[in-house]
Amino acid sequence: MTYHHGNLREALLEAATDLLTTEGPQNLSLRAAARKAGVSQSAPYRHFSAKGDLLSAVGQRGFLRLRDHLLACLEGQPEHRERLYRSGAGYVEFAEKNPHLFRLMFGPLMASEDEHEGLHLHCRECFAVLMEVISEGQAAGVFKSGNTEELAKLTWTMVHGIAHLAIDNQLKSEGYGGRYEMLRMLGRHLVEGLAPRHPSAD
Amino acid sequence: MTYHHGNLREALLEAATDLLTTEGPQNLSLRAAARKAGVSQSAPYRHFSAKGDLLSAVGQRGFLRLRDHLLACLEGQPEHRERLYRSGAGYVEFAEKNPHLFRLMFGPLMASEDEHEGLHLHCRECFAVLMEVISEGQAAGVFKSGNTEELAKLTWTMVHGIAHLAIDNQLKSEGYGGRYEMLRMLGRHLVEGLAPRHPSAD
DNA sequence: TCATGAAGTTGACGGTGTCAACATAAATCC
DNA sequence: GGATTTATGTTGACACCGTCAACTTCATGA
Repeated sequence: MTYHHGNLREALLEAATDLLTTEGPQNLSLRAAARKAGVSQSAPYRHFSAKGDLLSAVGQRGFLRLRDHLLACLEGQPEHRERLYRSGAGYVEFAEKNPHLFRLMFGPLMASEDEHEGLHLHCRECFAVLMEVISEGQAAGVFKSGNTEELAKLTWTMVHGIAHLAIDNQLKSEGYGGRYEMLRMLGRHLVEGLAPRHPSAD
Repeated sequence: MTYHHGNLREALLEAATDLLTTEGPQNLSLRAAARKAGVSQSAPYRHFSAKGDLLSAVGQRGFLRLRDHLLACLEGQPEHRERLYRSGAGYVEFAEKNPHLFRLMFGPLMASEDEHEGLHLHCRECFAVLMEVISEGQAAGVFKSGNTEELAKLTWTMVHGIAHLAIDNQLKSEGYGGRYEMLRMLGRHLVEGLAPRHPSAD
């Protein structure tokens, strides 16, 4: 091996993401990531100013993946109500498949306002997907008109709540898949709420 | 000072809670809590089997406080829709006033199913408050009848989503207090959704 | 009175984030 | 092309952390 790794930043991000999903956040250490990348303990500092920087970068990658997943869920689906439902389901699905990553993305890093600004930016790119779904639905007259951002945020909070409670194992009710039952129910409520005043026959 | 502290468990819980709210979770260490309680580094192990145990206990206390806060918000308010709104607002308010604690309560500790079972129990006690608000409203005919638990969970996910996004600084929209505007909007949607089929004049 | 057990201490272990000092490779300039 | 500079790794150290084994103190009750 050469003295210089050549692509250490990427390798560290991958190692950290891997450690996060397999070992959990408790065992995700800078040193472990460095070991996994086959590099010394302080090499990461050439690419990240602190551990939080690495974590933030991992989170940003998470948002990219989330956005891609959402877009994939929408692909080939023209019906607006269905698009809204699918983006919500995709969101929850992502959280359930990557609970540690999801918690990192919306974790304490987010709270520190100015630091880790990149996280907020990438987060908004995911939000933008939802915004567009709703905006298109409004344009088509399927969703009621009005402040698109507000409607999108309303939807977001609901879906986000489901996702969060789902990964906290707080949603399994009587037995049959609580979260998706939940989602469908919420979908009904939401779509009713989003429908224009004189709803077309369903 | 006596050799025996006398009330160390409580002192540690208080110290840990204090450190959590003032210094954040990053700087909340077992040793720091022990120092703050004026006791040696390994004294905590006489009362908690591991750090996670302390954190879990702190979280459980958090749920107790949340429940008390919710009940206080409801006090003296007989109108059912208003009760629902207030419990939601109280929930968000609690999260905003204690963001670190809130994240701890619903954090990775929750994810580990069987361990920290106490957390889930105390969590359900908070949920029970919401359940009762809705159940009473149903009995009075203000909310539509049906599976109370499902309706309560629906409400919970919405409020939880708002709370979480609020402490992630993700909800401030155009300028005027995003989260409460949000809550009021959500309240409208929700109450509309919860109303019986033939709503009484408002 | 004195054994016993609960509660707290000391000292140690390996792990961690971070930094200063050093080493190496690659890129740039004469 | 050779010298210098700059980016990228390494080593060693520091203080802190969670945890444990071994020890000490003190209250209790037979």
